[in-house]
Amino acid sequence: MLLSDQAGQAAATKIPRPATLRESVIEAIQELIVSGQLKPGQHLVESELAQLLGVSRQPVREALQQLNGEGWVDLHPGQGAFVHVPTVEEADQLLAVRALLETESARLAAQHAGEDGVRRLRVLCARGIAAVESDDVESAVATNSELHALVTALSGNSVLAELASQVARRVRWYHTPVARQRGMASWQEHTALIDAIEAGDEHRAAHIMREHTEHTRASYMEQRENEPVEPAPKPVRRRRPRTPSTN
Amino acid sequence: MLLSDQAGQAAATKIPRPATLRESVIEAIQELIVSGQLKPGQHLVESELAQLLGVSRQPVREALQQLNGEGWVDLHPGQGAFVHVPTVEEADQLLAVRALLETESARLAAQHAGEDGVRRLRVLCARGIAAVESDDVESAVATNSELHALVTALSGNSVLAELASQVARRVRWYHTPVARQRGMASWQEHTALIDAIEAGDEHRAAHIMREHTEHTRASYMEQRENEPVEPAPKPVRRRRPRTPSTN
DNA sequence: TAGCGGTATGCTGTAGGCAGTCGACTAAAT
DNA sequence: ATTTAGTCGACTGCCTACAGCATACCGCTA
Repeated sequence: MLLSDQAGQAAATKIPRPATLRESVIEAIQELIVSGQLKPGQHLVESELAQLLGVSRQPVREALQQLNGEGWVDLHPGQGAFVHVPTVEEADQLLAVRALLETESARLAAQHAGEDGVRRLRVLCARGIAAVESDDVESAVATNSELHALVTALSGNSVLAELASQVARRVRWYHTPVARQRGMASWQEHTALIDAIEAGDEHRAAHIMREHTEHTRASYMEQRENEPVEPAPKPVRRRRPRTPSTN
Repeated sequence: MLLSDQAGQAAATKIPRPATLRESVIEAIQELIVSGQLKPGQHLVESELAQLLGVSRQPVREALQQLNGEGWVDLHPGQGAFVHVPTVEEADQLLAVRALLETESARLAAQHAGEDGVRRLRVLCARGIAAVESDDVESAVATNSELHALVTALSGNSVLAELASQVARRVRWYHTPVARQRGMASWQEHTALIDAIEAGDEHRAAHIMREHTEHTRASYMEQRENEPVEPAPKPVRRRRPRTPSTN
């Protein structure tokens, strides 16, 4: 047996990724955004981020451009990068698209998922329920993402899966603070979904997934009602004051 | 009246955009790919492209990364960029996703499109039919894209529209050589679609759009049958031979 | 006093350069 | 003859430097 063969089987991801600097910067900035250290609408100065992360401007630039492509930051030519300001309409649209993609994924998964796939789904589901029961919100959210990602993967349509994954990542930005609300109900729906997939009932799987994502959407909109968002801090701005004291 | 007011009304796009170099490079490389000057699987050397386009490596790098995000090239860390090799499965999956997105767009468009939207659709449709009748394939394909883009725009869901546009651009890469086949039939379906949208019949609009995209898909697969693709030239390679004659 | 043009400043966009790394080719040993 | 170690070459990844530009500040003028 050739070494390459067994490597191909065993290690889906060959190495722990020494990771190019660019990727590390991307993740770092994403983390800064979701954690709220970088606020929506804020002007991201390349040199500042570079110094903050201890790298040169180049990786930062490239990271910002990729993040622009994924909808995390807006790139105004000649002015720089700004953290994307999520509007309510956009969140609603994003959730609608997610519902569409995931519903189709569930339908296809019901057609194509094998025994092994279902087994892995059940493992994730059990882990998620355990996380909820022990009030570990962060782990629950992560497992939720994993489960949805696995469903899309089991659809057999990798293009669909990648698109869904991209949308899901953006949704997660809004979704995280709301996750606690839904809690257990969400995982009961997951269980029902897996049952439908195992039975190969594509119609039921699609229906459950649609209901499920709609529940999440409703939950989000409800949350948004109570917390009506800051009015509109500043769509664009640039260059910080020379002497902060004088202002 | 302030100058900015009338400017805001008149010029939606303020300036003809001298465009940043990066964007120009992106379009140039896309053009090189669709025109076949850069073949699938080919190793794209940054310095060569830079010299070819008369710019520095930096804009080329950034362009390659964005193109990677859009699925045009594959970026192997430490090895460089390669033109993406489109497989049959992937094309099928892409067309399936497009069908999904555009069907939903048509459904929403039937709900939200106003008189003005329908009027613009009819204009495009007329232009497309004229193009087909005068055998102007290129113009027909372009108009086709415009019409589909307008339908997604009329859906009122900009996230959906952007996603669909991205997928459509990639589809167009495969689709262009096939476009001649479908010809007139495609535009008759367009007309029916617009009728449904005008009537506000979301179910019928969705149905027609699904049929329409499925026809395109079938047409593509059929075409692909006759021309079974080169086997698999070279998944990865690097560094061109010192003496090209020996090969 | 209010509007307007001039000037200064810092940021982005682009270019060039250097070191690390990966692949291919060559030579030696089994 | 096939495998294995060594060397060379080239390309990528990253850093630094420079030019252009957009904004903010400030003095001038009406």
